[in-house]
Amino acid sequence: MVFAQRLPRAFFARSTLQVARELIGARLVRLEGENILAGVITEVEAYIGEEDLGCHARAGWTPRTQVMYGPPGHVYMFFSYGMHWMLNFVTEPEGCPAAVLIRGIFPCRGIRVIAARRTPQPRSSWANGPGKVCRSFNLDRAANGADLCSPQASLYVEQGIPIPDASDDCPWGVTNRPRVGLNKVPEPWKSIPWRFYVQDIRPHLRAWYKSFGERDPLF
DNA sequence: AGCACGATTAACT
DNA sequence: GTTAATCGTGCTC
Repeated sequence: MVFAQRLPRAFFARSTLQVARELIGARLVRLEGENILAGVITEVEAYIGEEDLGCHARAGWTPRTQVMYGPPGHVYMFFSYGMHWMLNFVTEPEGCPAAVLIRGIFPCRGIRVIAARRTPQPRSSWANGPGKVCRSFNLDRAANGADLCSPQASLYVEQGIPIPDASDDCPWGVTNRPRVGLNKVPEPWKSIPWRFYVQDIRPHLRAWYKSFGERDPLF
């Protein structure tokens, strides 16, 4: 049996790009009363500082962005398009407003609970979008400011397995591309490749589960 | 106090 | 490929 290691505050207190890249393959865990929900993080985006015109902190300190100015390892939630909540992890040392947006997860635990919250679709589509992540894990404004690194946290991240960069030899590795949905944001922010994702997590799943001493509930 | 718009999704054609 | 749904936020008046 292998013991999962919670990612400590020092993990989040680093360069946002490094944190974002290393979050791919980590396990997001949500304790919901009797339910334990978890999944592999498969897609993220980095938003870094007031100079990044794609980042909400471009507006400076406001009631909305205050969490990003606080200590790393906390949750920044925001509301988008009038209907979707977005989950972010605060990064960098306190005072530097930056965060990683969690854009995709492959559900691995609490499958039945998550499936019930989603329309009938393949499992790979349950949480393959930032709004879907929050629907699946039942996250909204109540999670804003939560501490991922507190011992009592009901939402936290565990170390998974390292996933290599994509290459000709490894098409299922991690790719970095421009962030999604920043159509009106000026360059270079619009095209800077701060989105990280794996096209398909399934080739990694066996090793991923093994690192936790677990098996996929559906296989 | 009012307004335009968005780090999106699902259900269409 | 197109579009409606829907409301918090930041900016302007």
